[in-house]
Amino acid sequence: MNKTKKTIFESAIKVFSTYGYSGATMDGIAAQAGLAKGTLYYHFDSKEEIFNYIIEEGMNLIKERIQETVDEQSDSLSKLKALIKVQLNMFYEQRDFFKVIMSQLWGQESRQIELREVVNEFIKNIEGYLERAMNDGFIKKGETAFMAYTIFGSLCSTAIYELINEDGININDIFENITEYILSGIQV
Amino acid sequence: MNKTKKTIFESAIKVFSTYGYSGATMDGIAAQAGLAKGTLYYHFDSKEEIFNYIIEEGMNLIKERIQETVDEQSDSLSKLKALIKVQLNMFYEQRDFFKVIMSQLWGQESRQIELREVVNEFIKNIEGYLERAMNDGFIKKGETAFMAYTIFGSLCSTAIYELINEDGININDIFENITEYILSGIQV
Amino acid sequence: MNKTKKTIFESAIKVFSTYGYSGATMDGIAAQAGLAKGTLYYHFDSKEEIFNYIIEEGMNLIKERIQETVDEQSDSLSKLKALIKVQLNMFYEQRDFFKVIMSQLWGQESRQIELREVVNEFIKNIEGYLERAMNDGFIKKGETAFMAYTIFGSLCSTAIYELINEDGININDIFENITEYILSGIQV
Amino acid sequence: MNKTKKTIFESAIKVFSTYGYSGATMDGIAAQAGLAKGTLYYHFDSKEEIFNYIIEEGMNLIKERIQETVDEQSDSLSKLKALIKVQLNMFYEQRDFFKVIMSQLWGQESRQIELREVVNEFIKNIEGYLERAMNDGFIKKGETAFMAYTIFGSLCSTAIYELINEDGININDIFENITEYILSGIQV
DNA sequence: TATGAATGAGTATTCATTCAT
DNA sequence: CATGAATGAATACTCATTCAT
Repeated sequence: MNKTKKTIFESAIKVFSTYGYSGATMDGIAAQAGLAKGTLYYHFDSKEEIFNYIIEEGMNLIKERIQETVDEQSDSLSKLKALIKVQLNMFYEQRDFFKVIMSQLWGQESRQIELREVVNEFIKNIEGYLERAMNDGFIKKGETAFMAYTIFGSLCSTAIYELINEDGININDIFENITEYILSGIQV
Repeated sequence: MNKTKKTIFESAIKVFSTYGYSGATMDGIAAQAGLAKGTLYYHFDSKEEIFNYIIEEGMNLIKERIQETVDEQSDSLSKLKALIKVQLNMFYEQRDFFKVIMSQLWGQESRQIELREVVNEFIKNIEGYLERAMNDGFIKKGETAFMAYTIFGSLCSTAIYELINEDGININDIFENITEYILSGIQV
Repeated sequence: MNKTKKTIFESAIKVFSTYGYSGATMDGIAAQAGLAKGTLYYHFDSKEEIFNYIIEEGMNLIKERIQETVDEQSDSLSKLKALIKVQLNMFYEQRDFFKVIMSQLWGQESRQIELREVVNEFIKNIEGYLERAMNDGFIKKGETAFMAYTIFGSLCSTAIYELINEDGININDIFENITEYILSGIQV
Repeated sequence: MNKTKKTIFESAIKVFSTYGYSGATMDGIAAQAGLAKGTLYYHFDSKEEIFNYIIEEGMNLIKERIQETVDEQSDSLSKLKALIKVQLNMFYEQRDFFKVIMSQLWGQESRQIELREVVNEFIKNIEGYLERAMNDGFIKKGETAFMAYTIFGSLCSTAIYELINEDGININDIFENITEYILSGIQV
């Protein structure tokens, strides 16, 4: 990813996260990047291609970092806990990127259907760790799929919490609590 | 809400949920409603006003139904369980409406900032039930705000699960599992 | 002219004078008249027909009043002076009507070309009085047509003066001066 | 003013003078200019901005030319006569521009109120020359404001004369007569 | 006579995309 | 590599007109 392309990558995330895909304009992305509109088209064929590039590169960055962190752990429960934590961390660091994903997850346009497939694979990866932890007896027998979605859902709740309570939040506090609720629930 | 306005209400939810706010067109909403475009503007001043109307009316319908169901329960834990269940039910029934909310929750446009305020109030209501259950010793001492967001996050995970695995899902199964994970967590 | 039609007549003058012909809306005229839009179409076939009705009726009212006043005078110079004065008076009283005429005098649409014909006839009438005064030796030999337009031009200058200096004008003062300048010029 | 902007300037004057401000369409202006509609919006933010640009630039062109000509004269009466003449000439040359002004002078929309301010300043400039000529004893003692409006009114009468009698007019003839009537009146 | 909901052609404006430089 | 002027299809919105009541 060369310098200009990286500038576009970051600017596009900013603009897509602020206005959504349809609400974002090539003019807006160019302005945010401090580039002429024509330059966007020198590096990308279309708005859709910029979007796809963002999703692909953004997910790769996050997946790599998650993988690295999880690999540092040895047993399957530690891996799972590390996964939950680093995932929350990554998406918090890449808040704008996560907002792009969340806003584009819901429609029926091809871009959105493809995005859901990407997210599905991401969740399937979580599920893998859950299965190993289940086999090792660390977590309850049950539908790992639901559990995986619960973990992914915790990303959503964290993101929405952060979005609504923009000021004065302690992100580590949130991480601790969310992890606790996922693992042990809220009931006494 | 008169007949025509109701038709527009329902059609707009359908179209907004399929294309998002910016991606939705007044032509599209009119076609879905089987009305002329001018008729939309006879009943609403703008696209934005249709959106606001949908959010307000849609949330009211859901809040009323949740209230009724919760009121049928006597103790605070039962109320909380009923809340989680009916909430999942309502948003599942009103899937398209929920998609509109979820897709519009993330940006910085005034419409979206206002929507977050609406959602915030909705979550504050959940928090109220959690506080009573906590005082009655049914749930762990802790930050009720985080718990409330966790419960709201379960709506997201359910919705995403349903969206990605469109075919062959058993919604009651999901409800049972999600409720269980919220209350008791996934760990043994 | 029955009551409703008169209400529409007056409201339309008000609205046309404020927004011009194209800028005026049937909604606006109806609102000004305190009537439903459909009622306008009960009395008139179209917006254009309202406009034509206004011009015709409005000009007739003014022409009648001018005629009456001029007829009271005996010699041709007195008639001419009376004409100038009553004309200024009438158009001042019917300011909004005059604004409609002035704003619609300039384009190439059929409505405007027809309006110019109406104004032309009005000016031709002035010219008639000028010719008689010229034959009686009261005014200079020369092109009565130009003189007639000069007199009509004084209506414009008065109207523009009144429009720009809305507050604190003494209309009789203006009348005296304008009449003097038409007859004797500004030079010593 | 670059080439494209000048093309738009001239085309817009043509179209506004033919249909008025509200009656003019961006499509029409674009067609007249031989440009795509988008090009208009590349150079101007809105129809209103094109209008404002026309008024400002058009008045500047005319004011400059008037100034140059008046400056060539030495005494205040010659300056006044030159003013009347060059003014008639300029507005005759820029007939379409003058029609735009005249048609937009009458309403209560902000564009029109601002236009009246522009015209007011133009007339104030005429008044300045009248005051000097009055102080030098060339013209009657009296309200220079009324006189200035009378001179401006002569532009209107000339324009209307030219508009109604489109064929076979001798513009120099008109100029001579109008100037004579302004200075010496029509009376013997 | 009067109404006002419904219509759809028309209009201002937007914006992804192209292309000559 | 980068630009920005130009494009035109698409879109939000307007408004004269119709019509059932």
